[in-house]
Amino acid sequence: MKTAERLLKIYSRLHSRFGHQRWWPGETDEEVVIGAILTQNVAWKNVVTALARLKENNLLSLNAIFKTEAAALAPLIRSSRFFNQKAEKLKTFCRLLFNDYHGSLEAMFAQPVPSLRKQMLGLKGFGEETVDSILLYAGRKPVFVIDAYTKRIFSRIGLADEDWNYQACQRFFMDHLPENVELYNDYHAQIVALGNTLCRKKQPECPSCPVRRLCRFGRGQKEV
DNA sequence: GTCCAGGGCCTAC
DNA sequence: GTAGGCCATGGA
Repeated sequence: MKTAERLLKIYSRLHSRFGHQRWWPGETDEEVVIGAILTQNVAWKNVVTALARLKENNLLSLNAIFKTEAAALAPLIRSSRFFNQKAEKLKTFCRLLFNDYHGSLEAMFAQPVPSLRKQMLGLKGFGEETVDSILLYAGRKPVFVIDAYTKRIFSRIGLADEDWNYQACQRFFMDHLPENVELYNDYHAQIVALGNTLCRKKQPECPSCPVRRLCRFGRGQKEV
């Protein structure tokens, strides 16, 4: 089976198992951006609490955050961990948005993806995963998001290499999948859904690991 | 009490 | 160039 075919088959299995994920969880593109920053290295559950507290205080918008001091935001997003840093990151994004794009996400996302991506990566606190999540889920740009689960799962089934850096891994998916925002959207969401069910045991032969049943398409039938 | 989530930056070698 | 510390909550 060709790599492209395998990737689509894996997606199909995940989709059957978990159902369409309808990502990103959030009512507006602004919420997506805020959530993408708050979810860095923390379980989504903690982010939900932080988003609710921002909403209670009428601060769940980029305009409101732009006008609010980081010190006032931090206590509200406490549950998302690293709250001081994340309050600064929210402010950093808003400064770019309001200084360069008059506060309009639409204007921002009208920029060519490569230059916008580069600009966002230049912001302190914005690495590739966060920037690509914003581009895909808020900007609806065809950019495949790579996270720790993606590398772990696809290297364990022998399709990817554990040593690949972010860009190599992203290249792999984008070279073998059709360029399709909806597919990129739900594929990453499915990987996270699967990752959330993985047992924490290190043994690759752990019989309770669902990947055994879901991803049997790696080279040499190497199961996880 | 311990472990670890939908990262990224900085510093020391 | 890269390993390791830092940031510092909340649920299982």
